[in-house]
Amino acid sequence: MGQPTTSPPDKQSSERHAFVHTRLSSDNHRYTTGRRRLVDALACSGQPLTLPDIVEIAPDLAASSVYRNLEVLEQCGVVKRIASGSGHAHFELAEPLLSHHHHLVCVDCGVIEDVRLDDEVEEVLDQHLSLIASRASFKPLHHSLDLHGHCANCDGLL
Amino acid sequence: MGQPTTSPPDKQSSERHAFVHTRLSSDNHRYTTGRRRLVDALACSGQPLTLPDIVEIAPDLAASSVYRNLEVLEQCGVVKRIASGSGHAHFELAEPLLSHHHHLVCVDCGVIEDVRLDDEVEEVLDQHLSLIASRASFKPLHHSLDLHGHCANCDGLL
DNA sequence: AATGCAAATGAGACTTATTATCATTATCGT
DNA sequence: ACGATAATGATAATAAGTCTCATTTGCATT
Repeated sequence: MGQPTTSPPDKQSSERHAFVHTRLSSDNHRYTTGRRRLVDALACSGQPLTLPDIVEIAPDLAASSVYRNLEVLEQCGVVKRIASGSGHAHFELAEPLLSHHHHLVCVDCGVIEDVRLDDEVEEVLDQHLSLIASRASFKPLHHSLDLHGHCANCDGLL
Repeated sequence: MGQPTTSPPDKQSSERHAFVHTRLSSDNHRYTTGRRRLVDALACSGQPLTLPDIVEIAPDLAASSVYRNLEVLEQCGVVKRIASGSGHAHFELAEPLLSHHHHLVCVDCGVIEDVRLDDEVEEVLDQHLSLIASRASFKPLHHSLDLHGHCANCDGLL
């Protein structure tokens, strides 16, 4: 049980909203009630959400506005998009709001769960990726590591 | 310069076709000339391709057939799909045909380049991922690790 | 080498997820 | 409170990929 990492914990609600507000205003965007509710929806659910997930949690949000706002928030570094190959994309809060983590992706039902690596492993990985990037004259921004397989729920059913 | 890994090299053409043929027939599929040309296109290009890339390389292939065949080949474990979030998905030969590797994804132009980790790092990562999966009662199939950033080409232009 | 039959093909219709449009409404600095 | 401007939401439009179905091909068996 217990945390497998010593990474900092996720931000609390007020701190989170303050952070998002800063990010948005610095790019001349407004932190409207709709955007607040969107951020709340992403924050309260522990896992990445699809558009249908979001409008189910917050039915007063218009789908077109949610898509537009996810894009704005993504550009401001508040939201991260996770491409799932087929079906809806998943969205979650970005790194400053959610500590660095990776994903368990169920190939059966598509659900995505967040997991964290031990800091030691993460560090080895980071250093090696930097080396590889420099060898290819590639300027790295961030990495993503997903484990694909059968989630506990689907594994029992199949 | 030299290989940063001791992994086995990619298969040669005849061996590759034999392998694909076996995989397809064992699932009652035929290895038609169209499928052969598709596999050749993926093999000759050193990097993952989109549908437009493929039909440009092999203009005699019908887009609908290519999509259908990519799906069949994916299910047979011959092709791997790389979801890119926006725009076209990328496709490459799967692991038995192309040795285990990861991707440098350019956030500017979308091009994807294959890279290999040192075996030592890959092993540390694999072991840790197995541990994490078992803690979540998750049955892992494979992992994907992508480094996102600016490729050498785009970095100069921006 | 011909036969038969199931699988594959290809052109285009269709679906689905997402993005653009635009008149109306809300937000924020003054 | 005011005014400029950004955001909203219903709907139209687009883009990527999937489905349909009449025709063709591949392959196992004569």
